[in-house]
Amino acid sequence: MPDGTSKKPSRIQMRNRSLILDAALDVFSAHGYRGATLDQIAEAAGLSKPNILYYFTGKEEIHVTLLNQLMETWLDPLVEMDAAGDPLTELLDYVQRKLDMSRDLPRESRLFAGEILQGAPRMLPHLRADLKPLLNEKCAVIQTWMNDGKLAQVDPRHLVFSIWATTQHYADFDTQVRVLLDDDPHDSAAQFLDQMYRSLLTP
Amino acid sequence: MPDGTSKKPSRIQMRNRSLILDAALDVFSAHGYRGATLDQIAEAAGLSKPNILYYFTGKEEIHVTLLNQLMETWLDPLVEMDAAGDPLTELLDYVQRKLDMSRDLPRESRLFAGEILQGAPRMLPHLRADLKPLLNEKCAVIQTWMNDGKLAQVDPRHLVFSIWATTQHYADFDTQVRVLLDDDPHDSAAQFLDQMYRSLLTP
DNA sequence: CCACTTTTTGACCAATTGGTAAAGCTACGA
DNA sequence: TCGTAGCTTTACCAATTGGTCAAAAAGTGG
Repeated sequence: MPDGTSKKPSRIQMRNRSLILDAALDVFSAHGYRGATLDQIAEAAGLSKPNILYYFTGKEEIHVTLLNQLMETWLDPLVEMDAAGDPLTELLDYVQRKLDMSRDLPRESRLFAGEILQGAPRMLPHLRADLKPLLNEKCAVIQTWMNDGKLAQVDPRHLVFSIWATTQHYADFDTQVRVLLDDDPHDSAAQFLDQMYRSLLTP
Repeated sequence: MPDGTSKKPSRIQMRNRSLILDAALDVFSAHGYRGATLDQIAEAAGLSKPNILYYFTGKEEIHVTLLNQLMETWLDPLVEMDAAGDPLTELLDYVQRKLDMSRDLPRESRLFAGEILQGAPRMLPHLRADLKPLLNEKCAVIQTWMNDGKLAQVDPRHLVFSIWATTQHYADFDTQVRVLLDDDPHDSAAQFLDQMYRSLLTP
């Protein structure tokens, strides 16, 4: 077993751990935690099941590792929103970054959605410790912008919720969107969302 | 086994079938299809597992039955949108009806979300047969409204997607919303969404 | 009260699944 | 070349889970 306390993971450890995590992201995002099996993950990774359990102590640790890695990526677009920038531009850019993430990282979006949908059994601490303070900070910034008359007055929290909802929708409900739309939704969605938030936020 | 071809389901059949479906809705919406077990459903329904299988041929049939029942309820708010009514009022009322559904039927919302999230393995036919034509019809109505200058010009499909996303978000991501918000979100969400779609759609 | 149908249950199964143990293989430095 | 630490596999469990079956129990009409 690779010693968690030792300093340097070998090259083969790095490769196999990332093979496993990538395969697990496929499987967990497609079938949910309970719906995913170690055999599926093993096959997708091109490794045997016991070999998987040589690198991770169990199914749960794989899932938790994915969730932990995800949290960083997930918060990043919001972190980038700059209090010193132009308010409307900052918010519209944030919307576009989130929409791009739905296109580029749909597995991550669905993994996150599935976790929250089931009550966030393994993510609640992260939500409280990481997401909540960040949201509070950014909502305060948005509120300042509104008080300065740079943006129309709306509830900053519901504004952010709506941005999350509308952008992640294109990853999480991709199956439905594809049934209902004939062409690729990304460009038309980008245009629609820009129009919607521009009309809402322009003072 | 209750004969599916016979004419009249007995009183006790009606009662137990609905007990089972209600319990199954709890369990499936909380844990997903694969995460739910017949034992959980049986316990929640207050019946034994073999007794459950006396009324339904298997786990899948219970799930499919729930999904079929759900489709009606789900489309209803959109069906009610009246081409003869006042355009802005009709759309804003639709938003409120969907938001009310998220508050009143969160289990149904999560069941639907979970099914779509996993690629809609049992719902794709319904989406194509029921949802798609209805959406096309209603989008045509909205387009007419816009052409008549009653509404601002936006992409009707993405408009509807955004309504679904923002309203269902309060049911599907309830756990997250509750962590981030201290008071009940419903009234403030209703106000925010009214403001957002009013500013977007007012010509 | 009795025959007959519907409902319920306890005992049981086969398949799946997360996980283990120990032997075998491989890379690599001395 | 050899020894050793790291990596991989084969064979195997024990628990869970969807589902079956025959018999018991409860309704029900006459």
